[in-house]
Order: sequence, then structure tokens, then C-alpha cells
Amino acid sequence: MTRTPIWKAISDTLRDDIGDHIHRPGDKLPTEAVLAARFGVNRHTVRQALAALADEGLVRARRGAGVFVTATPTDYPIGQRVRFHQNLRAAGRSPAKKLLALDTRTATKAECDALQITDAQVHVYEGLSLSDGQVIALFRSVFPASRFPHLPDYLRRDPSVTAALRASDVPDYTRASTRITAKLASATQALHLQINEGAPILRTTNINVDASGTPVEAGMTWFAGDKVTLTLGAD
Amino acid sequence: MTRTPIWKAISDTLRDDIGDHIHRPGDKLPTEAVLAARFGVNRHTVRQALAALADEGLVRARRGAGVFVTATPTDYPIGQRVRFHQNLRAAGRSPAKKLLALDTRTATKAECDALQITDAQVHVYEGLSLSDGQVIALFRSVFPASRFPHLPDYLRRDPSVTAALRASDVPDYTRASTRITAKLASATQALHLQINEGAPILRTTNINVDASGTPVEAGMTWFAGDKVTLTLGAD
DNA sequence: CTATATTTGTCCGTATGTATC
DNA sequence: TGATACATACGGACAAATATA
Repeated sequence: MTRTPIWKAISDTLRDDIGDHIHRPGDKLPTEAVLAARFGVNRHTVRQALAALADEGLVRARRGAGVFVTATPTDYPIGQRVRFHQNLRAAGRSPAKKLLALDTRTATKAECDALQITDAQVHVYEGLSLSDGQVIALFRSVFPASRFPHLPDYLRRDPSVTAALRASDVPDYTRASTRITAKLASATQALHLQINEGAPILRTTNINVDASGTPVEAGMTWFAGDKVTLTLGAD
Repeated sequence: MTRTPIWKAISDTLRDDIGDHIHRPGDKLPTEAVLAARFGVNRHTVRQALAALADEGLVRARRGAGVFVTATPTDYPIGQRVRFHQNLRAAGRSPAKKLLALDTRTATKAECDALQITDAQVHVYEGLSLSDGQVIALFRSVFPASRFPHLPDYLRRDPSVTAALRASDVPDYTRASTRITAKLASATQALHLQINEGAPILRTTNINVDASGTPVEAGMTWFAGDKVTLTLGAD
């Protein structure tokens, strides 16, 4: 077991500070000399930490001016109505989705339980969620195939779940339950989310129901822990 | 970079299955031989995975009978009213708190923002949250000292925040906001939470307000990712 | 209650890759 | 470079506890 290098500890601290909005986007970080004094290390050690943050796209250094915060973890509100595109646009982000896979197969026992169906086919929709062009989440949604026979066609035309469900005669849906756990990124997840294997992941398991309370979607989303903050209530 | 051992991958899979309620408390897991066949490994490798789960207290093996699920990650509901003791008792758990530190100091800038106060003293309450005797979370709460001068005395007598606030003329409080991120456990956190360094952590940052909407508490809680599932809405 | 099969616990060993000195 | 220790993974054999016919 090799202990964490000092520069990494410093970059972690600064990343947390940015995530906690102690340094907001546009803010100028303290100068390298000040940071070096605060952490009691050489300026080069601080530079290595800042270089790591710059590499992640969190900060940008301008010669002669200072180091500025460029990005902050995306706030992702979760509540009664969770809509990916609306949520991100409301937060001033530009949302996008990338389709990874879309097929139909027999549901597992857990999926049957979640969707309250008995031994049936489900559509499986896997993809990536992007915020400002950066991958923030990997998701997998399953839908009862018998009720939504043409859903895959709709999703292929428009990746929005909201739109596809509306086209399937579900004008509105609400979130019945959300379960949140923390995990470590597996190799494949890390690849998709463009993070390191073993990086922290926020995993949410959710069920969306239609107006009558019948489940229409069971989803699982893996958020890159460093890139997203789930929020509840007003900020 | 050393890849993850097979036994760990297996224990992770089983832990997820237990967390997803595929195997419920009291259930008997498939026999070691069956699991070995399913994962295509030697029985000893499965045994090592099961030993890890037994060490975490998730399963218990009975010679001649099988391996049984003893616990499931604690469901921790978060919503408008978050009460540690009430939440856990409602979930059939036995809650407890352990006081780590209780002192009064000058508030940081972030704490002033959260509590909507200007340059004042705050009480800092740090401790551990236990469920069925197992540590599930590490927390730090800050309270405005000017408004609650005797709060530390109340907390020393009874670790319940709800009780201490009630004694301080705050009969009720609600959660104004919750922010959730995933982190990796630092060495000190790992020590307190009795997990490994680098294990996944759910960190929530929250603000509780009184009936008039004035912040009374700003808290940060670090949940052991493997031991807790945050839940929203009915399950 | 008695056999018998099942299942976990413990011991022996072999081989391989990795980290450390 | 070599020597050593450690973790991982596999294979087999048998003992001990349990379930069941």
C-alpha cells in the first residue's frame, strides 16, 4: 500500500472546495505562492496539484493573471419530477444523450418486481448523459415491452425518455422512488464515464410511474461522483 | 495498476445483490459449489468472497446448513423531515450515536453562508451514527452559537439533535436542502467508519431550518457506501 | 431414532505474479 | 540481480454440523 502523494491530497482538497462552491466558476484561486504557504509545501507541489485539476477541466491557468475556476460539478436535482434535459437546462448546462444500446429481452426477476409485471419482455435502453459535452452519467432503463411496443423506434429517433413515453400515450410520469448508494467504478464504467477505475460513483435506482401509479420505467444511473452533485430541495 | 481480484469481484456482486434485495435477510445464498460453478471459479475463491461478506456482517455461515443473509444495507430515508432516531426505528433498526467532539469556534466563510450569519461563533458537533451497533455514518453539524448558547450542554446529556433543539425552543425543524456526492474514504474517515481507505462514501451536505425558515443547523454526513442506501419516496 | 446426503470448515498441497529488500 | 515474503487462485481430502428421508 503506497500512501497518497502530497500533490494529490492538495488537488483533492481544492476539488472538494470547488465542489462545495467555496470557489465558484469564474473565481480566481489563491496564487500558487499563497497555496504553497498554506499547505506548507513547495510551489512546484502546488503546481502539480493545479495541473491535475486543469487536466480535469476544473480550472484554467492564465499566465500573469492567475488560476481560474472554469467548471463546477453539475447540480442534478432529484425529486418528484426528474427530467434530464429540463434539469440541466435549468442549471444553465447544455444536455445531450448518447445511445449505447437498445434491445429487447426477457426481464430478470428484479426487473419484474420493479415494474410489477410477471415474466415478460422488456426494452433495455442504455446510454450516456452529457453535460456541456462532458460525460456525467451512464444509465440503463427498462420498460415493459408489452405496453410500449414501439418505444425503441421512438427512442432511436429522439433519445429523450420523456418524448418517447409521450409518444406512447404517457403524457406525464413521476418518480415513485429513488435509492442512492455509493460505489467504486468498475473498469467498463470507468471507460464510459472517462474516469479512473475505482473512482467514486453515485448509483441511483429509480422507478417512474404514470398518472395512475403504474410503473412505466425502472432505471439505474451511475453518476461520476466528481462531476455531479445530486440536490434535493432548494439550493 | 493491479486489477481487482476475482474473489473481490464476486463479493461485490453478491453485496450488490443483497443491496438490491435479490437476496433478502434470512434467505439462504446458493451453496458454495453452486456459486463456484456459476462464477466459474474454485470453491475456495467463492469462500474468500463469502468470508469478506461475513466479515462485514452481511451474511452468516452455518456449517451443514448454508450461508444466510443477516443484514441488508440500512435504508435511510431523506426528505422534508430527516430524523436519525425516528428513521432508523421505523426501519426496524436500533439507532445509537457516539459523541466524538463538541466545541465552539469561529465559523468559516462557508458555514456563515450556510447558516446565514455573519462572522460569529458556531458550536461544532461531531460524532458517529450507529445502526444495530454498526457504524454507518460520521457526521459534523454546526449550529449558530449566539442563538443556542446552551446547546452543547443539552447535546452532552442527550446526543439527539432533535431533543437539543427542542430544549433550545425549536420545537420543529425541516430540511431545506440536501446535496449528495460520492467520495472515497480518507484514512481518518475509514478508521471511524470501520471500512477500508478508498472505500466508497456517500457525503450529504444539508441545511435544516426552523418553522420561520431560518437555518438552525448546517450538517455534513459521511455514510459508508456499502452500509447505507439513501431512499427518496416510498419503497 | 437412524442412516444418508448435503453443506460448510479445515487441512494438506501446487503454482503464479507482485512487491520488497 | 537474486532472495524472500505475500496475496491470489486452484485442486483435493476429510471432519463436523445440519437437513432430510
